[in-house]
Amino acid sequence: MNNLTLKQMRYFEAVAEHRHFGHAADAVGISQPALSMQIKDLEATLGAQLFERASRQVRLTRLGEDLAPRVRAILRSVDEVADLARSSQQAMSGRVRIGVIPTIAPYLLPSFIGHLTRDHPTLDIHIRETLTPKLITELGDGRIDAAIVALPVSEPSFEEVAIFDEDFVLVRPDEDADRPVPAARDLAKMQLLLLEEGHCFRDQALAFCSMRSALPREGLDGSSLSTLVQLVGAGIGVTLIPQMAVAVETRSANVSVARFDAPCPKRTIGMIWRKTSPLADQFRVIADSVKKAASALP
Amino acid sequence: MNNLTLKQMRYFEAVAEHRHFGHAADAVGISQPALSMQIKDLEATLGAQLFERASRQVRLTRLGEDLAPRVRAILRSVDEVADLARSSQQAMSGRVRIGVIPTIAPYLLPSFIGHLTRDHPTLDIHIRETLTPKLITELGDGRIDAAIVALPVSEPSFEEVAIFDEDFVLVRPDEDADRPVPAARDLAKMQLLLLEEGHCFRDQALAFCSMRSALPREGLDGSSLSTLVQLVGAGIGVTLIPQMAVAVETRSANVSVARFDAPCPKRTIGMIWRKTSPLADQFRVIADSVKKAASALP
DNA sequence: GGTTGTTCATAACCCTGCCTTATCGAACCC
DNA sequence: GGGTTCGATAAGGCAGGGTTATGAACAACC
Repeated sequence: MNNLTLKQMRYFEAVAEHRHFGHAADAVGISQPALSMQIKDLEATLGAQLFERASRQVRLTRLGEDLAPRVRAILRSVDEVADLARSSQQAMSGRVRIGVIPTIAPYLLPSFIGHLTRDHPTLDIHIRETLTPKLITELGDGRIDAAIVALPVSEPSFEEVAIFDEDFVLVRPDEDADRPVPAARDLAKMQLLLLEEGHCFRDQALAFCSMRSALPREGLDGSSLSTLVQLVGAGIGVTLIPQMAVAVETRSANVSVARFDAPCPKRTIGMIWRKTSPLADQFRVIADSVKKAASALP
Repeated sequence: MNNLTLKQMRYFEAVAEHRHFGHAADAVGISQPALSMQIKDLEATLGAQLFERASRQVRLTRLGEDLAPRVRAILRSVDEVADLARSSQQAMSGRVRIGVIPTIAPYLLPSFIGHLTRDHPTLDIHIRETLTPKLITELGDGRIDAAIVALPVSEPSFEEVAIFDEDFVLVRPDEDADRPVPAARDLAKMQLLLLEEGHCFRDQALAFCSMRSALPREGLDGSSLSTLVQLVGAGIGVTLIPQMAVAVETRSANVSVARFDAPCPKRTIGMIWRKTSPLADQFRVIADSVKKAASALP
């Protein structure tokens, strides 16, 4: 029979993901019969079924299940070959997909994207904003090319470079402005408002207060720094936010911002990418650009 | 431009190895112009040259040098996929997940697993022991591949094959051994001990006594046949068990076993799997093996 | 329970793309 | 300078892969 083709593998990946021939066909941009035929050919060349077509349900066979990760790996490798070729040809051009955590994105992105597209007009930047664990998964899967997160990540397959440190500041209701700044351990006794479970900034704030985990307090976890600051403004408690968020978030709330004495809490923001990524050089340039954008912020 | 293809990569690999278009073309079994065209297309899609065509010498560019190992790795991975598919498709090998009901598993499995793994050492059998309704759900969801249960199941999406019939026998306290065997309808008046709600064997025993359902009798439902026999031994009542369980369960209890006159109660044990399952052939072989194992039991 | 809808497979057709052979052109060799 | 080598180019034919239309099986719904 015929040989395997990348086309067939791409189609296979799509069907494996969607478990539905019609949707998979849409996803890869061909008609459903064309996709069905390719899958059929693929199964014929392999000499075994990959999918079990039940009524209204497409299921991977055991072989399909075994093959899926290998096929994905192959396709990612092929993408990398294309990336490598492109980057070798002309630095700082082409599509680059960058993930950013939510406690960084709103404050850093506007100026950073501006700088970068001005300096490198051929660069096509796609931004994905979500929590660190998801970014790490997507980076590993090749669905994004790099990510801007809090270090360390400590994945052996990723390269990580620090970009800048950012201090945490205390946000209190306006009327507390003249009170002394509490020590770290005193924060634990106050009504400290935190982001929802899953945000790395939540864990970083807790670490500063030397708390292993927060007691569950119904309704007092915010889904964004903006929410937290609004709650503080309403007198519900106090919170920590990164320095970078101060200008944007405290503009229109009745809150006062106070810096901590040494040791000032902080975190390191950096960039990560797959060690095998051929775009590494570009990422170093981008990281540098991010650093400039960050230091230009108020 | 066009997409990368495995064909192009194979040609690239050949040229990289031979450093000669004509020889490479012979090696991959096409004409030299065809190969030249494919390489040209490949370079066009990558946007960079891979070879330096000097006079009487083909040399890899820097990029070609970088790409060669990646391309080789990809081609090897693809070969592995094909090999994996081929080897997996040899019958009676690989992982097979089989569900078995609790009133069968302890008696049948030891010898059946032994037979099967001896005859098919590459077969990797996973057993799941639980009640019929759960097995049916898991089979439908693809969490198991087949199940050994009492027939009929009558799910239109499942194939079912009978394996063997097994008679039910009466278990009484030792001192009743000489009494006549009661008729089916008399059992209803005796203290008949049953398995807990949910076991199909409970319903089958009730059906034999022409009872639609048992009155709830606190504390008199057993969680296993073993428990029921122990209760009988303690003089609490009588019970029914499948023939197959006699040897194991009545060995060390003060009970006597009696067979019923015709019509002897019995049930049909069989195997079920999704009609769409590509493993159907394997299941028929396995069912046959189960049948042999069952007839070899005392 | 007939009808409608969903979903994958099949059919018929068409076009693009790949391979073939023939030939060219440049570089090297004598 | 003629012959040789070797990759590029040209022209034509076949087929692989795409399209739309339709079929078949089955679930779901008045």
